[in-house]
Amino acid sequence: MQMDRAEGERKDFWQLTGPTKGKRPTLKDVAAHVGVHFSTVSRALDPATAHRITDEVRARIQAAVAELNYRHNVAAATLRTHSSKTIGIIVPDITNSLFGPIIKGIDSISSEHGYVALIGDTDNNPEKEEKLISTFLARGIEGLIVASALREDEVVSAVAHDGTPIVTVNSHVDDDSVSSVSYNVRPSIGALVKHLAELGHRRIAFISGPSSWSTAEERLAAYRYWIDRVKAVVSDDLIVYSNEYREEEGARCAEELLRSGVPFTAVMAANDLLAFGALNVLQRHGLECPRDVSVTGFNDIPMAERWSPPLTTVKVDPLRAGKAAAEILFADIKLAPEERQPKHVLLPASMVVRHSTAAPSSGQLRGAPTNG
Amino acid sequence: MQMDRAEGERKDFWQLTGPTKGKRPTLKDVAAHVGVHFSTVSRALDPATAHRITDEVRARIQAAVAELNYRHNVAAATLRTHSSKTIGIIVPDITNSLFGPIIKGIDSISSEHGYVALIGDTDNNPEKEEKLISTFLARGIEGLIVASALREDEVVSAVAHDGTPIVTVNSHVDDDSVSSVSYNVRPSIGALVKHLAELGHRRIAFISGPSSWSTAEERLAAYRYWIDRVKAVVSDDLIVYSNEYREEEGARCAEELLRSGVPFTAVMAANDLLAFGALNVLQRHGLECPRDVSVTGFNDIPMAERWSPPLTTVKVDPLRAGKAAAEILFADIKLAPEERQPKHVLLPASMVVRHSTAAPSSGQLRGAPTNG
DNA sequence: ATGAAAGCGCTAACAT
DNA sequence: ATGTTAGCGCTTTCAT
Repeated sequence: MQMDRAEGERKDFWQLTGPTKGKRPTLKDVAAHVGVHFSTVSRALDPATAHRITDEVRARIQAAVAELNYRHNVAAATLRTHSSKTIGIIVPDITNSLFGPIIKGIDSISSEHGYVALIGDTDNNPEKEEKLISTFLARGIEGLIVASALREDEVVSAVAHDGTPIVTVNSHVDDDSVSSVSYNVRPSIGALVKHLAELGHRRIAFISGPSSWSTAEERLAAYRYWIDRVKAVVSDDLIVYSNEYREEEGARCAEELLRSGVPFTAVMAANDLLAFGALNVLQRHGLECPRDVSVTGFNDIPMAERWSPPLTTVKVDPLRAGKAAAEILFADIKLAPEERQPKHVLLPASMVVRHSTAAPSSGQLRGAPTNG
Repeated sequence: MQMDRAEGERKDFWQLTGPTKGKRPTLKDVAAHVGVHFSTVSRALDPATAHRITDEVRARIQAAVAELNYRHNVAAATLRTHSSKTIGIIVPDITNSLFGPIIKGIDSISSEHGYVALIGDTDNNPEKEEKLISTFLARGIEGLIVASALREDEVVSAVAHDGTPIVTVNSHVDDDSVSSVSYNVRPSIGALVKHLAELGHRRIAFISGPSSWSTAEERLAAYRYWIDRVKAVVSDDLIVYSNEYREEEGARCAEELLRSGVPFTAVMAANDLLAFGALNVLQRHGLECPRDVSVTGFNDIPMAERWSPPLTTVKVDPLRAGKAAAEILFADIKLAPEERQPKHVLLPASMVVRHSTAAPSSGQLRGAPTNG
């Protein structure tokens, strides 16, 4: 009987008592049970080396594994191999319907690779992001996907330069050594602007996101580009900045627009939530959409088509974005650090016209001061 | 200079070359840098033991940590302490707007406890659930929250009996030794039934979920209970079973109901998605809601209030459910296995009446065969 | 085909 | 207050 000497001489503080009692079985336990050396068990259990073990021995090992309910201890393997088989996912707000599909996309790819994912929600707070990244790194994640990146995100850049594969999704940092997958916004915003212009709109307001967000910056830039192209009215007075992509902020911005007195016949919002909030305020002020104002959004979240009126917006495919990000990540994980190249994929985004846009009511401009 | 003997004698297969080059610094590295023993560094870095180290030494250690960019190796600590500081979360479909808030609730509590969470999506597939649980366990999770549990979920029961704290959320298993947090459905379904009955409905159909799901079973049971109480028509012909909580299934079930020819003036669906699908089909068949049929849902997902007509349903608080589940879990994690007691919390759920319910159009019953 | 042994990076009991 | 030491459970060379 080749019982291991290390066994049975101590009671662990966390286990009840006695040898191998109340404790998870280890390789040694199954080895003892089968009567082989524990390294043999290790080999038999690793698909890459299993062929080197006699069928008969392997069968007995598998039986013992089942009987003892043995489970691989990944922490120990990680310590030994420096491979944790886990990645990290960080989102700004998991409650936002945009991120569910992104996570699902990532999850589907990473489970194909035998990886699991740690999840973290930053609540749109850069400090939480930093803390999450730091704990994730301590856990030995082999790669990181960040959906909450700011344009200047030092932590994200630091991780990239530290050699941990990282890709931003649905956003990107200015530092283009960090891989990213986002959407091709210029043409889609262009479609929106041209659609509005063809309808006859010349004074098109824009509710932007915070300029520190890449999505906000690029959507605004695209707006500016196309407004000029289309010979509509270019004016900073038509642009107002929200602090977050939330309905409340959309409402606040719409109020601000109305209060400022700038005339406008349409408002483009940097995302759907902002558009919903704006729509509410506009309606509350007696402006009917699309008769009196046209409104557009971005993302085409499920609610957009159910809103009243159904929202003209830009459709995006977050599931696919999540998959694309994960694919880039795993390609990098498999590569030696020095052969990794930053990649930037731009997924298509396409306008979907619904009922929140129409020709402006003959010549009449909105936006006379309503109070103050 | 007290360089450690173990250092500098080998090149790791995974690092580029030379001693301490290209490799993450360890406690030994910072110890060498400061000129103390690595166990001193360990103590200085652990808040629980940091007070035993001289301020001056601790300061130098912290400086070295920053300079070398040292990071705690949780895998090593886990191996040593048997505490991974991670939990697992398993959801049936992260794309469903119900689960974002649940995850956020869990995440908020677990980060308070210094824990991080692994996430897994089962796609409503019990085999995937089993696989996920198994990989999570191998990763040494200290607790598990499952939102995808079936009523008879052997794997979930097995985990519970194996001693890993586990709680089901938004669902529960029949085995009541597994802690759960779900909603108090009986009164809320009661409110719906009474509301419909007061409106004058006597033939109320029910679109159920699969009977293997606890949510489906308890909502159907509540429906049966109250239908009888309220002296409405009790008949199995009024009940139809979906295979999943999806719009398509709601549509299919509504078709089935219409095709069967049973008269009904209202349909209660086991959840909002089912209700939406049913609503669409009913409308497509020329039935106007609420004039010709009343429809109700369950969950009050964000879209419910935007649907046309806005849906009468039952409001539930998934964020709170997530928090409650996590609180139970962490209480258990802190307890010795033998003092853990299963807990079952029922969160309030309340009817919200919107515009999909009204009095039935005078005496006329729906549901004459429409085809086949 | 299998056994022996070393060591991944850490914590904690035990010295001093 | 700090140093010494012994593993945690595993993978992987090196023997046999």
